[in-house]
Amino acid sequence: MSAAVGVSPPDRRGKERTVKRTTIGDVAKAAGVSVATVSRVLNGGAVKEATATRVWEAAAQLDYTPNALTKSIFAGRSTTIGVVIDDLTSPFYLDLMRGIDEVAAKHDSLVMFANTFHSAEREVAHVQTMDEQRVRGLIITSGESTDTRTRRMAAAGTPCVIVGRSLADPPRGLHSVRLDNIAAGRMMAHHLISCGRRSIGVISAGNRPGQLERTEGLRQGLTEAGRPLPEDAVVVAIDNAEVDGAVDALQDRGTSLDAIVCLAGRRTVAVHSALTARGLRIPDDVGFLTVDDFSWAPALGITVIAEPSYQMGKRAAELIVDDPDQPEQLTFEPQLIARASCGENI
Amino acid sequence: MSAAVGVSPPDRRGKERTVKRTTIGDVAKAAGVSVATVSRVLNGGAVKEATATRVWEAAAQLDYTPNALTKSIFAGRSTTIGVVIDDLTSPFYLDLMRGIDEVAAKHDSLVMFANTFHSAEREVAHVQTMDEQRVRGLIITSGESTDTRTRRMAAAGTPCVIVGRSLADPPRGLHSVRLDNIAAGRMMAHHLISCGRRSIGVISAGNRPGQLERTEGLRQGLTEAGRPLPEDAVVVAIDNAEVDGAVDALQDRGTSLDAIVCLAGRRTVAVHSALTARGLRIPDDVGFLTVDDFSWAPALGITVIAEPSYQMGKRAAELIVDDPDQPEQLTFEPQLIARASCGENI
DNA sequence: CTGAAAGCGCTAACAT
DNA sequence: ATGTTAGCGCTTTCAG
Repeated sequence: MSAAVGVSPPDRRGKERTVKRTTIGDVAKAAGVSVATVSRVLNGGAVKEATATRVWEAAAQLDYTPNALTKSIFAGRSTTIGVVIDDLTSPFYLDLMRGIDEVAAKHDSLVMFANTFHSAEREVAHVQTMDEQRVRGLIITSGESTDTRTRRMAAAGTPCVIVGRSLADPPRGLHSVRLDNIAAGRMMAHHLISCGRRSIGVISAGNRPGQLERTEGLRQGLTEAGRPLPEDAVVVAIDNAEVDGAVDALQDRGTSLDAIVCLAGRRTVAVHSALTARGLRIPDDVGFLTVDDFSWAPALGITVIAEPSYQMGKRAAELIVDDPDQPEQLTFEPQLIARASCGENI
Repeated sequence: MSAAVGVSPPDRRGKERTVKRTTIGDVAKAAGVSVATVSRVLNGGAVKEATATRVWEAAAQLDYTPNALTKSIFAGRSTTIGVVIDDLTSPFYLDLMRGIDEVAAKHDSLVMFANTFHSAEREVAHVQTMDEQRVRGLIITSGESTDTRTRRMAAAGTPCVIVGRSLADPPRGLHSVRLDNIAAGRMMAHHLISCGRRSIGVISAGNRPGQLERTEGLRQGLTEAGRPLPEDAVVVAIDNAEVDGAVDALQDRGTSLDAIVCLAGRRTVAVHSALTARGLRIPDDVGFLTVDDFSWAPALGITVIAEPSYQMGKRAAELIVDDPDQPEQLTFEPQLIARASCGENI
């Protein structure tokens, strides 16, 4: 009680009106015990029943809400899981998030979220911020722009999970979760062939590893079926605005297409509408096959190669929570959900 | 330097291998200055050029990453914006999130996210956790289960924004953002009538204020057009699984329907598929009108009453960041996007 | 079983 | 311009 007698702190923030929150000290004073005791009852230490009751009552009385921030500084890190995603618009990410959120909730942690909108710059900035927030772990669906940073984070004790690609020689604490994209590509090839489609046009979302692998798998499958994919049958659409031009490019090649494959879930709508805008009927005029299941696919009869995104999110979050000693590279198997858009199996 | 000489801290956590992160103190030592100086150069205080350079170099050298947690305990709260949502599956929430995220990013804050899956219990728990995290502000799309808590939070200096309903007598720091649901309902009525639809069936997602208001608006509009809505023409589907039964109930009423109105975006898919599953063609056999625009609506020709969800998210986040002195109750206007699903305007 | 006191990493007076 | 020294709210020895 000798400290700061009568010294009213000079209102240390003009407009910031940071209302003074009740602290463990306030509760201690009200209950007539020391802060140590309050801390003990709050965390389930050995305290006499009667004292504990007094403390709980004081806490309730004063509307005490513990400060998780301070706890975390003590623990060295927070309990929050960081998620950096490049575009939450994609159906894939929504389900991924659901999986992550579920695991987080089960471990009463929260999810801290940031969207990069495909900007490498924002990606780096967000990862940095997450690190500054001392997240318990980081899940990121990114390119390589942050590889050195995630390696450092992993080394510093923040487990990281890269979604969508595998890692060469991952250190401890750096995991990955991805689809078996080669298998997905081969699956596509197989289905198209079995539906009698022979001349395929492919729309890829870019040159990220996943897209490349899917193309490769498609190539393999088609080649094995005696229908190798011509170089110019694969066109890239970096964003939805480019899809229309991509479809034009495919059509301008001379050969008439009997199927269009879309390699990225976040391009499905655009590709589909480019097709219908040209008066092409699916599957009569052209077959349509895409990746990632979505809620309207049944209604539209669109056949997809589904990615178990919810499971992937769950496992990614579990990797964070469990933090296994060995780096894990998890691969998930795609699943064909055949509907009408590629025509009948023959 | 007199403290803890030779006292190696007894490895205070067995398996928790919390690698010791480099602190401001480490940097100070390496640069041969005091922690205060390091803090200054990091935050842009007045420091001699040469010293600053040494500090930056030391920081880079040691791979120093500031601890935002500690900063926050000082500031009294973190810079993170908390978002508690009841179901991120809905297209509405996705866009809301985008808006929030954008504003957050602009103010280099992060978004902390939690999903309640419509459980009041989880809602309370999540709001509590957000409060413990000392979020800068809270955006919540909830029912009333947390009203006393948000009021307390607002009083304690954490601005809260309730999405989806207005508040009676809000205190300082408690804002709301919502659609003009009455207008939305009237808009629906008006459009249906102008398309020659006379016998309307309505599917509501429950008795949340928004749904009730939309129903009320619809009633008003229909009554004014001389076509009052019978009591039993409104049925409730608490979740997607109940939609099928709800449609049955509507059909079993005797009167044949010429339009179905869906009052919640998160039921659109289910209602639509219930309709098509019954062989009903839209709009020939039955008109279909729903709420919230979504990416596949153009392809499906579904007419919607669009909610400016992205804008609403943006404004909600801005309310948090700006924290105006007066509580704000923001109302947004719905917009009709007419496509084919209600038939031709006559 | 409980209290005093030493920090956690950082900022902000207050000195120099 | 820079260092010293209190804390922020909480946990955790270490003594009673």
